[in-house]
Amino acid sequence: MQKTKSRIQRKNQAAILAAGLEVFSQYGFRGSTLDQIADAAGLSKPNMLYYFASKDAIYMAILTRLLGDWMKPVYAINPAGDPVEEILKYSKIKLQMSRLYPAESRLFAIEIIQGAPNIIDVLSGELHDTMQSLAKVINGWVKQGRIRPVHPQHLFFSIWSLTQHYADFDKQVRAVIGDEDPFDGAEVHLEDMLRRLLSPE
Amino acid sequence: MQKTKSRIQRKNQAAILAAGLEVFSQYGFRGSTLDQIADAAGLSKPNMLYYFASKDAIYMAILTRLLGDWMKPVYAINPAGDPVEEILKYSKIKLQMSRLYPAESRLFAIEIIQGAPNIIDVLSGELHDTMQSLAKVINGWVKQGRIRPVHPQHLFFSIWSLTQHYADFDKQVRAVIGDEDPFDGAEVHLEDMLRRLLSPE
DNA sequence: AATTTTTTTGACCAACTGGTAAAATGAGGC
DNA sequence: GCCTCATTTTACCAGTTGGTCAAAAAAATT
Repeated sequence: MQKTKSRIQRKNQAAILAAGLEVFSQYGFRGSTLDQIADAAGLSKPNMLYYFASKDAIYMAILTRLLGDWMKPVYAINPAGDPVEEILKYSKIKLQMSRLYPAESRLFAIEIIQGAPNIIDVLSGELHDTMQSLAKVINGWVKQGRIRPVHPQHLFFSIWSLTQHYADFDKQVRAVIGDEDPFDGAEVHLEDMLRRLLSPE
Repeated sequence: MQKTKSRIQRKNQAAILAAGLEVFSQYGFRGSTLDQIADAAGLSKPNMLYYFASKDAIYMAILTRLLGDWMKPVYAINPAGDPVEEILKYSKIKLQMSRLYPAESRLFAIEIIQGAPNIIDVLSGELHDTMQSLAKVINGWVKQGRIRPVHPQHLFFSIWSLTQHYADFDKQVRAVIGDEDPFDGAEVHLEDMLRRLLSPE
């Protein structure tokens, strides 16, 4: 039971997690093989299994880190801030995450599409509760007349789905719009849509 | 080379396609096995391969049918109709498809997330062209002042992403909102959002 | 330099994978 | 009832899969 990891340990574990993210996000858990991940990590398969006990262990390590990153921006929403600007700030962070970390977004998507077998407790526990209290904040803003009446949860579904769409459906998005970078237009459209939806009068 | 399929053929092929849809939409192509599909179809594996030459053949048959169903509503948009109502009509059809055929939506999503290896030509061919001419229609409506200025492609990304979200991320959606049916709230929210986004003044 | 500990390798395995071949069974037309 | 053709089953196979084990090679410690 050592707590101080050696340089080699840190380097190899990081390589494995990065490789696993790439592979799992492309083929899902069952469609990915340890050989693929080991190759991508530049290690032999037994060597990789020296750092993680099993395929499951690699997957769960990646997924756990992912979930934390995904939840963090939600907590950064400030109930005391300006409603429209807070929601816009959050949305733009999400869009940036899609732009910078598309593999993370895709892995998350595949996990949920396939029934979220490994994270269903987090979803109906921590996420549910967090969204519950966030809904109260939103409803408070509505009552104060600071934003138009919206269903808080469905509002966030709009934000999540659209921002993640640019990462998850990247291939389709680029096929449809051609050469130009999707994210510039995406940000303009996202802001326009949310301002129209939320701004009072 | 027979063109008239027997009753048994029709029944078994339909069973295989239905079973394949369920399995592929849950595990993706590489994560699904012929045994799983055969089990779900109520056939033995060799028996199944008597109707479809290979795993690929089953997958492609399903995917092809899917693509057709997915594209059809786009063609039903009437350039001579009322702009907001036409777009709303289309959006509601898409939402209904998510509600009634979630497995189809999920399979489509997995295929694209994993790089759309089998349908990339359709996306950058037929879909691209269709969206190109649809964009002209939308831009025409904008110029006539019948809807607010919007980026046509990003408008449709919003519609696609949100409607499919309710099928693909069903587990997350239900975890967040609890017991109530998501689709009722979804339709209200979708209509509200699009009307705000599109309605002039 | 010797020793201990960590890291890496190569050889291996049982279970599962997509797919095949041939024989057995079934159904419909005569 | 017989024949033909469509359908189904049984037995099988070669390649891949997640994972193990003991030995070898590197590092770190003394």
